[in-house]
Amino acid sequence: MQQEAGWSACGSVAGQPGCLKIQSMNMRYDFKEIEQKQQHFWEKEGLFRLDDRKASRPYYCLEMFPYPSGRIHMGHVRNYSIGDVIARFKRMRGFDVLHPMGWDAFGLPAENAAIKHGIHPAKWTYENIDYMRQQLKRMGLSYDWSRELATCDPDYYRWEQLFFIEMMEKGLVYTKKSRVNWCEQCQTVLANEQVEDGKCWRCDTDVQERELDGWFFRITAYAEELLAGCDKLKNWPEKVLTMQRNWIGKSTGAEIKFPLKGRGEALTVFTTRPDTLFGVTFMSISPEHPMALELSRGTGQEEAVRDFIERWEKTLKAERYGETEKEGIFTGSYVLHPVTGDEVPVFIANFVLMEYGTGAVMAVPAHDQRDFEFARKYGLPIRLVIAPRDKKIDPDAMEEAWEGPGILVNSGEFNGLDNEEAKKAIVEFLEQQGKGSSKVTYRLRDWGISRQRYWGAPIPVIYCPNCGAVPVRKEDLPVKLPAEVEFDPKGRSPLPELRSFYETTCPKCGAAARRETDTMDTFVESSWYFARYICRDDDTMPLDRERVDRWLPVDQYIGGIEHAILHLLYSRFFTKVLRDLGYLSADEPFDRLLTQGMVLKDGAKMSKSKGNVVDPNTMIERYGADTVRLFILFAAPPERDLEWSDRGVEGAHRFLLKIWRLVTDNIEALRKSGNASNSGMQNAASMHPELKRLRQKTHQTIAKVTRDIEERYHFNTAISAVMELANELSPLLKEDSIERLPGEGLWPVALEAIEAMLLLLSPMVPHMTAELWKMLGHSKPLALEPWPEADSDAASVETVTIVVQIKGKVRGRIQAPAGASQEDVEKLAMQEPNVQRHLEGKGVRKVIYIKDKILNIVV
RNA sequence: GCCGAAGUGGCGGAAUUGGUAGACGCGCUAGAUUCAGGAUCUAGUGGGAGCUAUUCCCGUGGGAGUUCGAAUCUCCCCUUCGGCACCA
Repeated sequence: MQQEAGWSACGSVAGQPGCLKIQSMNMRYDFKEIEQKQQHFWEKEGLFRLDDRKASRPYYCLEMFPYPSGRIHMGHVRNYSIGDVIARFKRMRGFDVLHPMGWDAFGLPAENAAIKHGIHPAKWTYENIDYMRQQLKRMGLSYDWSRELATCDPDYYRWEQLFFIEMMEKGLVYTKKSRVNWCEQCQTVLANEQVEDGKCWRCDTDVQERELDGWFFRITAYAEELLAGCDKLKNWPEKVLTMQRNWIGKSTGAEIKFPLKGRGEALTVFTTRPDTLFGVTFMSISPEHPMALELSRGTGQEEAVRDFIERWEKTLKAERYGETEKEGIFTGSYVLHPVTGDEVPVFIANFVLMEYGTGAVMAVPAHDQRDFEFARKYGLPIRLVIAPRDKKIDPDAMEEAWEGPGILVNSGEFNGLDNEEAKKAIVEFLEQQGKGSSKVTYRLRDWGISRQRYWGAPIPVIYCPNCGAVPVRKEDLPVKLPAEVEFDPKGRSPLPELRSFYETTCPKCGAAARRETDTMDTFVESSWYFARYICRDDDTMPLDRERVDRWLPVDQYIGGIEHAILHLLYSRFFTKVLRDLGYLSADEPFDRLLTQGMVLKDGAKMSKSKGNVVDPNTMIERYGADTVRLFILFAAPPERDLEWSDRGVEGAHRFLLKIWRLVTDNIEALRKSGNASNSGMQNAASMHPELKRLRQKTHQTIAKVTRDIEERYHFNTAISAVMELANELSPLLKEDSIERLPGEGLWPVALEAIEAMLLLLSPMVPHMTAELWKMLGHSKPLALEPWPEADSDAASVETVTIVVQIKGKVRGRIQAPAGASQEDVEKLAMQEPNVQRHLEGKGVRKVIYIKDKILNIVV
């Protein structure tokens, strides 16, 4: 299918940068052959297949599964390279690693492709999957492919439909008519989380509002738990947690009732500042407030209010909020202040949101900047009730609201209270009077999951004229998405026109009924796939609790920051729902989260429109998967953005060539030494100092790489440590060194260094290291070898360099035996001419000695 | 406006607990090899000064401070990126 052309580029174009396949004396580094051979071997042996039931040390390593858009991009390469290092490393550390891969296969692009090119979404999707699977395999990723899943498979979404029905039974799903975000381009509803700056997250179209019936997941029922859970996610980036906390947006305050003058009803407001109750001089309600128009009836303001609301409704959502000027109109009605009984005019104001709180706000212009601006514009009174402690405010001369703390004034019996205490006191007072109560509000809205599109999981509901919305019977699941459909060029879903699909009978009463033709938001599928991998082979139930509990939460989850809210919040919610439905025990889906940075080119995110896309295929073809993996891991630590550099890739390739030659050029001697086993290693005392130094470096490197991978995921420094070891080793294997150093002493030490390098690099550069490992005579595959242990004796040094400072400035370096006493070091330091010079004629006031590191003399 | 992350050579980045700033790589310079280019190997590579020495000064966005010692800690400021944002 796609992109076959241009695949056989390397080798043919002489002088092209990157054609670095250099003939070494003995063996060429033919990465293509090596990589294919190793991949074939891994697959044949089932090296990465996991029997989850037999695992004694479970470790679940997971990367966010891709949308099968057609081909992988560098972001995928980075994501999966990082994940693969962790998976391979943990495997070598003795863990039973679950490392699956699958496809987030429902979604709009498939449907749009169908409309544009006349290919069925299913065909388009599965062909893309086939191609991308082959691309991932070409990268040498250690997945257990037997667990592969695609969310558009009825065997997957049938379970989701089951969850939906069970959530309905629990009251966690409901339907309502509501004002929703509508994208005309995508012809569908968007969740709040999918609207960015009033625009569609996918296509950037201005979002409109529509009144529509839709299904909602009651995520707000878990708002408090989702928020509290953030504090327990110790291994998540602070950034992601902050974003989630902001999104949930908890605020604590009070609801207060203001009786409407001349009516029985009251207007209820939500406020976080009940302490400013006596400063209320007017009320502001949203233009969407159900009483907005009603309040103006018979007041003479009715027409003006109607005009205002109509004008407001025509404004696009994107333009409505932000830095627009505050505007409003008097409704003609008044409420009565719950304590003073004063008459307070009610205004409609363009900045009051219906979705938040009660859609009505008590306005305190002295202590809220928005109310202040509004009051100034419409000449409304400003009443100061919080007096700051350290300055005097003249209410008539105020230029902005005072939003800080202070002492209550003009507040009747509450005068003199600290404003924080007053919050409690006033709420208590209102509660006693039945005029208000404390209240917690969240910004989080329920998750609208209905989508008016075809390529998604059908919502398992039937509308009966007698019984209303009735869930499909569980034994009738799955509700399969029909394959034979005609696509509308504008993108409207074909399902509402497809009689064979929507015509059905009521599961309750048997009457003729209509099936729901909306499909579920694709984020529903990605909210639980990580659990399904665990029992992918079980077609009798969605989740086998015993198996799932063994593996969840995922030990390490890796993906892009762009999912900080959407996918990660939904998955957390779904995990809690599945727990409450009895499917699993975990409270949270992901224990550790690593959010990798973007891959940039020329300082910008790669995109077709900018023309700065680097295609993974081209790179893998030219340099090999090992090189591409190595570069992408070496160029930056994982959480940071990474600047793609063709030169850098060549550097990575050169390093691999160097390792290749280090082994193949000396293969005879190394093999011989390997056969002789450890007996060849001389004891430390008699070892040549250069060899002793190499051994030290080898073991120091093992320790450093282990720390860098295990504790910090800083693969860049891990790789540079191995490079240092290679730099130390390679001069010793030059002809003159080999002659100079005693051969029977050299080779065992060199072999030890080389084997350490291969083991340490193997999670990052799995193919070449495995090939060389075999070449050295090992019969066990490298991927199954245990991770090396650093020998701390071998790594320790006998002499150390101690920096001598005078008043904090470096004035000399001395060699001293490790662990030397301060006295001895001082004596040595005093012999240094440069140190003597700087001490001349000055009295020593103080000496600070940090063992084996620094001697600082203060004069 | 609020919240978060970051700012280190020509570039990507390192410095793990306050202890030699610039590891490693890229690039660059010189030399070796080569018909040449490429590749490879060797040496050098923060800036400046200089009695050329195991030398001195400056240097981690800017300014102050704590400390024997600060890229690292504290305060103020600047810049960049990301998120939220008329949330009452």
